[in-house]
Amino acid sequence: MASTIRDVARSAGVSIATVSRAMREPSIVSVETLRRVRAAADELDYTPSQLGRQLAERRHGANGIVFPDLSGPYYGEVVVGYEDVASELGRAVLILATHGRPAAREMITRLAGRCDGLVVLGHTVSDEALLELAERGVPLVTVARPPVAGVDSVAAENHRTAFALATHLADSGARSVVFLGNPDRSPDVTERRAGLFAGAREVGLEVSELRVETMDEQGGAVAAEHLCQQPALPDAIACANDELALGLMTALRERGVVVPRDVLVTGWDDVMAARYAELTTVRQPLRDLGATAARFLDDLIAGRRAEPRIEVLPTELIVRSSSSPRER
Amino acid sequence: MASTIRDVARSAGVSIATVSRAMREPSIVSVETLRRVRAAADELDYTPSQLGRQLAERRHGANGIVFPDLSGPYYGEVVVGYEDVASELGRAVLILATHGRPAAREMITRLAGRCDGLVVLGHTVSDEALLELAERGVPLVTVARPPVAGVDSVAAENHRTAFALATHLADSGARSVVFLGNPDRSPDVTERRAGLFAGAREVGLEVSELRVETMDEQGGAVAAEHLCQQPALPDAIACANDELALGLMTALRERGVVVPRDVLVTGWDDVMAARYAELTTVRQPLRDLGATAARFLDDLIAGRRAEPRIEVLPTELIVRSSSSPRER
DNA sequence: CGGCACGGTGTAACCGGTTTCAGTAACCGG
DNA sequence: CCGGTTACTGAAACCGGTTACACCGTGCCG
Repeated sequence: MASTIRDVARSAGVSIATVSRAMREPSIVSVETLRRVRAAADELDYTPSQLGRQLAERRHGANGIVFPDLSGPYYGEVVVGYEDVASELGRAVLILATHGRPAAREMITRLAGRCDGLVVLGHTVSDEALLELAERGVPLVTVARPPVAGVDSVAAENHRTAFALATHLADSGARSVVFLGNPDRSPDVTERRAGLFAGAREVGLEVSELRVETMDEQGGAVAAEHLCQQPALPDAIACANDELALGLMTALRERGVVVPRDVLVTGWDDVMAARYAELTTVRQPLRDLGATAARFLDDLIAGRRAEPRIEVLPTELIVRSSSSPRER
Repeated sequence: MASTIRDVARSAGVSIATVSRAMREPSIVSVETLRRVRAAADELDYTPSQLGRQLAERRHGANGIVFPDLSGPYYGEVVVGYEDVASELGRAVLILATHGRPAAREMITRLAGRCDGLVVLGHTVSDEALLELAERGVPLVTVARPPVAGVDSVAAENHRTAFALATHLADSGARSVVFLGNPDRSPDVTERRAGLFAGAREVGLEVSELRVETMDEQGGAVAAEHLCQQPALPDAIACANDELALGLMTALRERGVVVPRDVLVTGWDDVMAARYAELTTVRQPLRDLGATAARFLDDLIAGRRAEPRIEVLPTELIVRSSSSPRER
């Protein structure tokens, strides 16, 4: 059994208050007392119990972060950016992956009981659940989901870059484009879709939509099959994320469709595989998203902020050969 | 301010002991009392403080996991496999990324004070530090690092599959192979190297080694430059991980070297990009590593195990065109 | 020389739960 | 009608820290 503050106090011949003071603010005890307490603490190799401390201070010294998954390359980067800043600020980081489970709400509530505040990423839990937490006074920051009233939010730019993407496709010779994705799966997707549609309309690009069940490589393959059964392919396919685009391109190739000759393809996220597949895509400042969220949360916890903040970080169109200009 | 057990007790006209019992074991209080306590708890919307509970029960109900980073595709998967099982078991998960920081040791010690046990991945902290924790009675499981005396360990098979990889390369017509990696960076790499060397010797493959500073795409590019300056390329290059191999292949291509015609290349990990680059590699059961570690740790914490266990999960050679047989 | 400020310390009341132990009332069999 | 279970409940001790407050001695000032 580890030794407690009372053991140290007894052994040093002082009161527990003095031990506590010696541990947390050495300058306010006399040098002689400090020496004795230090010696006793070393002797018993005493480490203050985090639990005792947390209870007395009424704070956990920990932040939570909630995300749907960690499989893709996406959330891992955000989490690492977050962890980096949080641990810099001396706080522990609790994680929770919801995996689209319906029990997510209770899991998050439980998590909230273990930390001083939390960051919620993407498609994990309802706005309603977040509002309830906010109402209970839990400091909250959302990342990559549309702002919830009164809650701090950090996101990557979607609309404008999707708009630019439409322009780029038109410049590359496309006359028609299909947006591939599932807007129900994530609010980001909804924004990308809206941006693309707006841009397409602006430059006179014919635009339509194809919904997929899953936003992974499998979904891309299914879409490829569907598109190949149509009388004609569109000029371009703008996918809601890279995994879709990669699965789509692989399946198209197997059917003899050559990208970009027969159809232009774009993704979103700039995952590592996109470089190797020469996929045009959009890069997001993933670590920055996490880091910014961590700083926002810290401000909230410390009570340094009243007005809710909304931050949108810029994204960047990365043009590769999957969308290079078509010959007429 | 949230309400406490005493508020509920007062409002329900019972003692705090009864409230506690009603919350955790409803069957042992009378139906009438239960009803009153429930009503009061609802009314005040009372949630038992995790901190109070933890202090009284002398357990955190949380596990820690320590890893070097989360950037690559590697650790993210392990962490997610771990989180999945741990949260299934009703425990919270604390993460800590060391990023090769020298302060890692203190960070881990602090982390250990906030949880009931921890899992340590790969190249994060010295064996000595782990032994000290183990001695202090912290339940410990290591993943992907060589077993430390008395500590549970889970790892993926390296030696045998690396041996098989050497055989495969010889079968594909290679007469010489270079192992590319940095054995100091990770114990896994050391084992892969040893397995490859053993296999190469067995099948009469000439084998040598090229060390790189960093085990990422950049490192692969540097290696490509170095190799191209030699009088002749080896027949095959076995890289310690996929990122190295991918960087290497890209840089080789830029120099007009064609894979697999001019040289065979293999990686290790089977990251997503490896599929798109048609890279021969070795797949590891990443989620299983995490999940197994979580179960081991749970057994340790529950005191169900005395003898330290060492588990080695099988890996699988994935042959793609980057190592397909050369024509003579 | 009296009073005051101040550095240093101890006592005890918290923080919010769990759990032991003892006590009471209802119920049972003899 | 009595002794012994049985079912429930409450008082109080505990988990391991922090901190408000009181206290004491010393040095300084008027």
